[in-house]
Amino acid sequence: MTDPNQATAVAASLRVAVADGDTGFVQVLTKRLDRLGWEHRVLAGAVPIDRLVSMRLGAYILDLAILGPHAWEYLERVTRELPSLPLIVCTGQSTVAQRVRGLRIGADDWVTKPCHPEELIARVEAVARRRRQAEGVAAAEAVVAGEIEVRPDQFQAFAQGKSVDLTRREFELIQLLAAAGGRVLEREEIYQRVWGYTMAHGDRSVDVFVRKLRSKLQRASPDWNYIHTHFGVGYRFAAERAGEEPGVEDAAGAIGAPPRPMTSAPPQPPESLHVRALV
Amino acid sequence: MTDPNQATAVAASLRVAVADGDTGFVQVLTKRLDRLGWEHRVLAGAVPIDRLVSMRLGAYILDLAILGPHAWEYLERVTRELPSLPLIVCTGQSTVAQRVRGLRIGADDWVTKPCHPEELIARVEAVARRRRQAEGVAAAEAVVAGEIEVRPDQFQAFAQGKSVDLTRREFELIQLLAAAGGRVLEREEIYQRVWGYTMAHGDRSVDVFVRKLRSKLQRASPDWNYIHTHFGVGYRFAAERAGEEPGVEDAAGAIGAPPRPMTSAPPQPPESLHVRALV
DNA sequence: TCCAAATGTGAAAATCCTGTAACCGGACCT
DNA sequence: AGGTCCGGTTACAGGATTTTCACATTTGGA
Repeated sequence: MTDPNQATAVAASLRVAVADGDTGFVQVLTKRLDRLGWEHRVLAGAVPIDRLVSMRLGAYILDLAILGPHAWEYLERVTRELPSLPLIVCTGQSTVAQRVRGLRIGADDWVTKPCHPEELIARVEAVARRRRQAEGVAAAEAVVAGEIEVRPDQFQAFAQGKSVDLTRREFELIQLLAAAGGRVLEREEIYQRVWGYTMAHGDRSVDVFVRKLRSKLQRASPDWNYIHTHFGVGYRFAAERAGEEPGVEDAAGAIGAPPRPMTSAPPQPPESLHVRALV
Repeated sequence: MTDPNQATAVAASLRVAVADGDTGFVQVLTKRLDRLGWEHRVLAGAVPIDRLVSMRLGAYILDLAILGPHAWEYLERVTRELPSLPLIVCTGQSTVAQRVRGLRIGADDWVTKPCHPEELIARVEAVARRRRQAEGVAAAEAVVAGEIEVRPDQFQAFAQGKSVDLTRREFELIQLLAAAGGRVLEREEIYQRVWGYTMAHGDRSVDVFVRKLRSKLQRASPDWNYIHTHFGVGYRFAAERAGEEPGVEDAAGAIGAPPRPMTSAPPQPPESLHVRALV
């Protein structure tokens, strides 16, 4: 759940799943989670990936011990298919080699019990914070391109003040594309960032939603083209007047995110991030 | 199958700074970092934020102990001003309360010594992985040679701002060649890295694509030659004015090149290959 | 100089990719 | 129960791209 307003809130609410056999620990932990107001769910064992997907988790706390012999395999599957899901492994004794292996495979943290639940929670928060930063940084600012304005605070796009009536997925898609600052995004990446898990081979969802988006954008802003196909690659968002040549925007990318010295979030222009139309 | 991607996305090189008083530990650690090919820098104590910024770090490993009495304050300043900088705190003994405090303040991980350097590195990687996911793979850099600019973010090459209209394979090919910095690449290697699997005996694909590329480059930039045949070996990419003798140039080491303030297309030193930071 | 191997060239054939529309099932509301 | 909205799946057709192939041309060495 992406709540752009939570950016500064101390402990934004998270939906977590806990798969751990240590009932005592789980009990203490869930009590704390309740107090924090986090939704949580205790799982008995390895849960199929698609079940995880449907839970729309904000974090997954996993004890390898309850997974039986296929623990590593399962761990790998989860991190491969849901790379954006914050995953904290929580075990009893473990060796350095095991921890390194787990982290390399893709776990975000590895906590060894006995462990204070508060620390576990703090670690979950730390990981979730990073992920939120991923999705959120640019997410809070509106992006304007051509006649279209994408407003994350409304979960909606507007053309000259009028809503384009995008559904949730459609909005997430245009939001991702628009925030990419003119970069070409591959289908895989789009799928992963909008749908949250890895795209199955042959899945056409992205194409279909691009079509829906295009059709709505067309209706709302007829003389502009916004979503450009890059054959064999993916899509790129850029406002272009219909029937005009794509003149090369300054390579630096007139569009989109300002250069980032890779360190802190750059001071954002107060109001809206302005995307220059190619003219 | 669909994605003959670069199998090279292993452990991307990171630039890290270590601020730790335990010289023994630091020594072991830096040795490992060297072996991994990570740039690193050992700091004697608290470094001012702006110095940190200018280092363009990929991660910061920090021992609170060497910070003296203002450790927490410093930690807080760092996480507040550089929220996107992966920060791993690394201390001797510590209490749960301290760890929770550190993590809440914004540290990404907290490692207690004694600790195996490999685990520390794995944790750094884990955090960096999350951050990278955030920024997308946008780190890709453009390569400029002669009149041609190869832009990974667009999956396309440009000649004086105009797209050369390369297909995906063509782009991957020129991208590989251009990034090779003037080295001659054998067909086998080219095929392997672009197509993703081993070249069957007698396969002419590489030749055919080189031809397509040449033809498009010719059309886009008539007075330059870019792809040179090395009989019996393979191909080499280098911008040469038509009718001019080669002359050996330095092969612009791309990686880790210091940040280059970027404006628009810089006047290219002809003949040489140089890498430009993509904004 | 001549030959065999290596490379360039052009075009047909085979594949792959995308736009499009129709369909299905679940969630939600009336 | 019926209707609507939405997300997701599938099938198909046209077009773009990749692969293959036959033949021309060049190269390096005998």
